[in-house]
Amino acid sequence: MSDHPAAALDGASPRASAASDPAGPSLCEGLPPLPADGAVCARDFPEAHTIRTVIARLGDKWTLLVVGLLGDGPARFTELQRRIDGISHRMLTQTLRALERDGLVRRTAYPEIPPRVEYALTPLGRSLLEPTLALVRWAAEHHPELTTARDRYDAAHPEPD
Amino acid sequence: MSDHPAAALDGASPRASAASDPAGPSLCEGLPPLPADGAVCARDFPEAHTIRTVIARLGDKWTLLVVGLLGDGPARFTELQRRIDGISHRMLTQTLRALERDGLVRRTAYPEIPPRVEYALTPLGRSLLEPTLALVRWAAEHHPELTTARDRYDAAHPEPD
DNA sequence: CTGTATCCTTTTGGATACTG
DNA sequence: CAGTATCCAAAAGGATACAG
Repeated sequence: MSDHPAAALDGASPRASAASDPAGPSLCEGLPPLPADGAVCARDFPEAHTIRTVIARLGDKWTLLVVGLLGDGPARFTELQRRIDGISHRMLTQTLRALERDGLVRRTAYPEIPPRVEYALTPLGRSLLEPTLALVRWAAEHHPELTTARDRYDAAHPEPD
Repeated sequence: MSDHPAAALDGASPRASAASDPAGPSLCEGLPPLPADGAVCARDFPEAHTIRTVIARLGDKWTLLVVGLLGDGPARFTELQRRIDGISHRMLTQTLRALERDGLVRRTAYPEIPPRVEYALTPLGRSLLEPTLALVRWAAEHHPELTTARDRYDAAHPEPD
């Protein structure tokens, strides 16, 4: 699991893309020149594995919600469970373990009875907060459009009974 | 599936949070005042459903890669399949359908023989590109740290044989 | 309170064959 | 070339019981 570190995506050496340039640098910037066969970018998509590793961590059902909540400050296990509607005991544990393993969350257990455990974002975890919140903001802003589009699509594509 | 539109997360009326304030506005900004029992924010996390809807779309195995590639310009089915290493025919179809349904991708079929179909991001899809790329950039930048943390954790927590 | 283990259901996704 | 349908294996995730 040792890809190239931070190759590409870093800025510098932009290349004209086939379409408009809406969000600044593309996914593929900084890659070696293309074989000039008209392909736009990223033949074999070297960052794909890196991206998928991260997305796999972030993209599960609960991770982003946990990170988002911890962004407001440290919290205990039960506190998190109470706030995240519908999460099961097992999934919260599992999510927190994975985040801890990846160095995004720090777990602090106080040797008391009954036990008390606090979870908090690490600096690395906090650095994730920014792109996460950007996505959350996008979600909040555009959710109505998604719903509308969905309804329209479903109306136009009735499933054959 | 009709939540409140863009409630919260919009800026204005910040509230002191229990910890530092790393990434600007928190997940919970703009919510009605808390019951003052020491809780930090977002009792029942009303955005949770909205967030999960979006995360569910973005968080699957291939969506972000497809969106990222389409960010470089329109592409045909086979082109996408060739570029995204490991994606199956079925999954690419399914991913594109879901994106089309949500209004993020526009599908254009040319009535030729053999058939030619082009996929392109809609304006809404392009608006997603920005937060997406932010996340991708984060992934590229911090992947090494994740790997390191992971190795360290695994070394410290040998699984019981 | 926090965490682990077990069981079982649902979902995801790959392989493949077939259609226009 | 693009798309659909079927079948099947693997993974995710919920419920529950139990332990420190």
